[in-house]
Amino acid sequence: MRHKNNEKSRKIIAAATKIFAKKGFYKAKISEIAKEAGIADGTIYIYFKHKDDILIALFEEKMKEVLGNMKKQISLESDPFAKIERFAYFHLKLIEDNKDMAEIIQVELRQSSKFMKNYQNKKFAQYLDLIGDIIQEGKEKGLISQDIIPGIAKRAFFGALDEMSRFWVLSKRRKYDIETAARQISSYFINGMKN
Amino acid sequence: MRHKNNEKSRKIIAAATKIFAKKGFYKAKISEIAKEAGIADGTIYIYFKHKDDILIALFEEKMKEVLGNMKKQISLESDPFAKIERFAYFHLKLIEDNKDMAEIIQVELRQSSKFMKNYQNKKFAQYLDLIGDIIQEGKEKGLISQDIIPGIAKRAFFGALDEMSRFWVLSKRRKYDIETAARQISSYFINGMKN
Amino acid sequence: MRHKNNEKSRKIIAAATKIFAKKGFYKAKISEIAKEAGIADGTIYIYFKHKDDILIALFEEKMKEVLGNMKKQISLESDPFAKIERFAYFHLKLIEDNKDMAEIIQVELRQSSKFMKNYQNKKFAQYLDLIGDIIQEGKEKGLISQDIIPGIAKRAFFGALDEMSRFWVLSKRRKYDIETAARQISSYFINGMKN
Amino acid sequence: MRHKNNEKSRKIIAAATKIFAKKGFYKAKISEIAKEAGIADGTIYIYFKHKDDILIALFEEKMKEVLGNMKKQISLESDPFAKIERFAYFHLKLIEDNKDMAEIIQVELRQSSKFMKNYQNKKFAQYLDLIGDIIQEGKEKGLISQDIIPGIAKRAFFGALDEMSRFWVLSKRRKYDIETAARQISSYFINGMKN
DNA sequence: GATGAATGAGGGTTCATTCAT
DNA sequence: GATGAATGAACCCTCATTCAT
Repeated sequence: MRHKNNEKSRKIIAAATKIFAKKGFYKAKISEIAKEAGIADGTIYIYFKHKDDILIALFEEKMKEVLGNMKKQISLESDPFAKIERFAYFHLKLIEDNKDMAEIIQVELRQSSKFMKNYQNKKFAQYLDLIGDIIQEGKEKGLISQDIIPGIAKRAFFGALDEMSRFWVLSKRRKYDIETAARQISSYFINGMKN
Repeated sequence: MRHKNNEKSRKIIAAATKIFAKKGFYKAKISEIAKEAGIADGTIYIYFKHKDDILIALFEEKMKEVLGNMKKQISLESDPFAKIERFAYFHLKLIEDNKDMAEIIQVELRQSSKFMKNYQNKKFAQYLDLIGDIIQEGKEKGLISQDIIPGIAKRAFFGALDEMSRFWVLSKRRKYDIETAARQISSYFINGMKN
Repeated sequence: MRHKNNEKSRKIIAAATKIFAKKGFYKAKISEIAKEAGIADGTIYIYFKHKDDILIALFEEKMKEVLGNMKKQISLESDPFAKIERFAYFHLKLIEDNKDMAEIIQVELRQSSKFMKNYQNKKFAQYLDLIGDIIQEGKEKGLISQDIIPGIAKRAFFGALDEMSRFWVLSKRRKYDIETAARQISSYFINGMKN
Repeated sequence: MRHKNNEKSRKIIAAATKIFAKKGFYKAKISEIAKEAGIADGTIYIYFKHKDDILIALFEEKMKEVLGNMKKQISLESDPFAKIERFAYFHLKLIEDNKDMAEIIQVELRQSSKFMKNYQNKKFAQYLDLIGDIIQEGKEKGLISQDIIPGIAKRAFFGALDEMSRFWVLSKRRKYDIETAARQISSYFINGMKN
């Protein structure tokens, strides 16, 4: 469905990000998104076959960007523990800098399994694997205990950060600063998984 | 709105739990819930003013039960670390035993801020505080480092468990058993927060 | 349908009069009428088969009373012109004293032909005929011109009074007093039909 | 709400006129009106926000037309009494030629104060004032007695004509011809108000 | 007779999607 | 490709009426 004219496609996704974040997927109207994007309702259907597809494309695009950025950040450190701390900080920073996107991922990602039966959220799996790989590396380097199961630990760590950011997204004010929260949360896991 | 006849009220909530879990709130039809409950569509409106109210009541009821159970479980242990491990185990057990409820809380709770503007999820806050109180107790007993911020740690711990159970709820098969996951996750936090 | 227990029947009609006047027939709910009457919803259906029947019974009862009163008033005068003036005065007085009833007759009587296919409004015809008979008497006594067609004049006179009272019923304040309006309107007709 | 496409707007009003007249406002279904207009249900909501709005627009449009026609007719006469007679004739003629519209105004206008709380029926007031102005003119020219109160007389005259036409609209056959009725009714008022 | 919880048909309204221009 | 008026299926909710107690 995606045509060559990526500019308009991106404009639609940008508008949808704003509207989905404000109203939620189900309450967001195509006409609102079109208006926000400065185009006609029908034009959206030239670029996306269904309303669902906008959300999927939105995920893909945002996650691709997020994934790329995080990979770059992690590669700047060589120590697995430093990588974990950096991951925590940039994950929370990302949320801070992209409230709308964050809110959608927080809220609508959960629903994805419902209305997008066949949508395999590969990008999200890859994001989780960034953490899994760090842990694996830590185990291989003897820094992390062999008892640690990366498949559990990566989810636990992501969940910890995610819940923290959910709290921030939904409450309007931020109680703890990003550095503090990142350091706290990464310290639980670093100390908790240490050999 | 709730009448004396709690039996029917509970029957509706039970039906709604099943349908909301299967379809999600927005795709769930009142007529389906009514059919599942074995009553007429209109009967639902004797007990609930709006579709939204069913979800709110559902939250309240489930959370009340969950909260009560968890309080009891925690009180069976005196050591804060044992409490944490027990919390982890029973939280995951709860999810396992109440897949439908879990899925709704996982998925729809996120949306609550969207369609229930004025719904303050007090019960959830209390649930989080169960963890916060254990951590506080641990700090007071000198078992947990003074550096630990309970407001962050309680969310991190809940988030870790929550993401784990989300994984289980959405994927149909369970990769790790409950005991293992509970022990892993609680160990990260126990070791991570230890003095 | 009407049972012996006229007391309850009248209580229902009294309540319906109030509610129909306030909301109109279609927006009035049976449950509201029942509440106003201090009885259960279902009880109404012991006395009336349908919602429509309450309105019909209401008409019948009110019109019977109105008809009786007006007959008595007219009989107090012997001069046709005096009868006309008295009719005008008491018609307007009646409206004044029975705002609710008046509003229903004003508003709902018009709709009667729609939802009460088989309801022949005999009492209203008799009320009109009170005027018609006076005019006929006036013609016979040589007071009223032979050109006057009672079938037209009775409706014109009733309509004149009716429009005046409609104005009063719908606007909350009364601009002209009853005596003035009655004297004005009857004078148009008396002078207008005079031989 | 009203778009540029007045053609469709008028088509909807025409269909609504027919359906409202046949069934009454409350029993008329949007789907029926849409079918009668040869459009989809939803299309109606492009032009009118609510069912009520169709009725309001219908009034406005019809009254505007009626008002314009009557103004023209009256201006053709210079003598106030001739104006009154012409008013009577054309009012009744109008009813005759627009049975559906008449029935709606007769029946539904009465309900207007109920469901259109804030709708001020200005056009109707202007219509009444056409009569009021004639009477005022008659008084100024010394043709009509100074005792006559235009505010009462205009309503009485309109009411007389209105009741007559109501009779015609509701009974299917016409007992008296228009000319006769118009001449009778106007003569009551002309002779009745004469100086 | 009285109750009021339960019923379920019915209808106004929304909005994703289409398609003629 | 872009438009936006038109479509019509879908669904929440109301409320007159019923009937077991």
